[in-house]
Amino acid sequence: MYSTLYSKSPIPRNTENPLLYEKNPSYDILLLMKDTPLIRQYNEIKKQYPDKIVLFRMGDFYETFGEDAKITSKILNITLTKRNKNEDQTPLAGFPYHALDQYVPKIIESGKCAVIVDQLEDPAQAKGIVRRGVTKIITPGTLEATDEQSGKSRKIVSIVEKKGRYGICVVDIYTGMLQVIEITKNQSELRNIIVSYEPSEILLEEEGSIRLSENIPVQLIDKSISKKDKSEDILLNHFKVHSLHSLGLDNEPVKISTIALSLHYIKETQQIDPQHIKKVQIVDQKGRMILDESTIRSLELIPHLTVTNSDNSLYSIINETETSMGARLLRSWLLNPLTEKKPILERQKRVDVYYKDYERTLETKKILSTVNDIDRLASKIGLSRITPKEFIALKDSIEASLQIIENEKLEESLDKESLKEIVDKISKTISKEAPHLISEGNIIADNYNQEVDE
DNA sequence: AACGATAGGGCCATAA
DNA sequence: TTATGGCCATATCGTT
Repeated sequence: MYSTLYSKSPIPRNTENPLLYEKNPSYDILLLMKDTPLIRQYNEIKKQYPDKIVLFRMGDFYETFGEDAKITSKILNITLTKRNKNEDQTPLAGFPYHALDQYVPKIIESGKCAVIVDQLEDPAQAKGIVRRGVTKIITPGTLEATDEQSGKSRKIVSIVEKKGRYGICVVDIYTGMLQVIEITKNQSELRNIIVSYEPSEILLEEEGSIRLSENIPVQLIDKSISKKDKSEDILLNHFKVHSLHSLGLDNEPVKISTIALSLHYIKETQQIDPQHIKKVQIVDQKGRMILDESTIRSLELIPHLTVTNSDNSLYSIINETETSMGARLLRSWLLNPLTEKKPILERQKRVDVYYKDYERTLETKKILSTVNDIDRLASKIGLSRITPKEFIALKDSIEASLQIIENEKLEESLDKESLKEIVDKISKTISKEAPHLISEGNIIADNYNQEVDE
């Protein structure tokens, strides 16, 4: 079985598309020539990802071989070597596993994607060589942002063209947000929407008709995924519903295809079912303005990369947000201004309350400053990548949010009771001083389980 | 501050 | 035939 993340056609593929993120080198220089059990295992995986860097876990090291080794040694500035002093051995470059997080972003920055291959069984019990497999694929849109600045999150945008219409699906895998938009076929409007979302990565159907000229990485997805039956299956399965009606997606083939593309890609790259993506937000064009790129630029709404460090954008000037959730919200409010009177007045009314009562503003800010990125922490549960310490941070953040809701007497359509339940459950289960690493122990709270206490 | 052992896989050469 | 020791990327720790 081939991965559906790249073309099965002879490589290099789709050369007339100038946007192609990576050009595939040809097969023969990719696969390693020697024939040992390990090389066979490696080639089996490598041939599925000819255009990506395969980081192959060998004991305490992630190693790259062959062409990959030549590339990584350059972009990571590490030594290119060979297994033995023997001439004519396969090139090798590697780093210890604990340094993964510092090298992967460099790979992404250089325009490559990284395929993480881990050991899948206990080496002690393995007969022959240990079983290995892909556990994660890191791409521009799935890299966990290290720089939290300006509330910018990494978004993946997929685009499908069908029957003279464009479907656009925007996903942020670290907050679990999924939005879908459908417009009539219009290149410049498509462009404006893409730019306004600032995607880190764009997904297109393989052999599709869409041509873009933005300087944004593109991944081509197997065209079978966006076919009618397949895409409907993907949605029904993912959202665990019996009909598309309950998602508000009756008779919406364009939206469905686009969403399927995104869900499929996330599943493939994360090697996990993205359960934290729970709902589809259908964004209609009414009620919000789509600003084009030059407007955003000339109004200086948000900071953009310039040679100078001057940043006089509206966002930077009015940004008094305390949390990254707030920063994200402010950013999206600026980029997609309201157009209808009623919601505008409601928003102003709320701002006015804080404007007139500064004491109250300070108090709320103080509480908010203790709140972590709840969206992101919650998503980490969905991705099975939360640490004990983060559980505690999540609990504290929810508690603080409940405090604010109480203070402000906000009558949001929030289920406060179940939130309190979650807080209660976490504090009963996980110890207050829970460490970052599971291996450090001291995770389970006292009095939760007698056997563990002892 | 500079060095050295160490980490854990698999391959290969050499020895028993 | 099987057992053993050297090798090989870098970060981190412990010792001078």
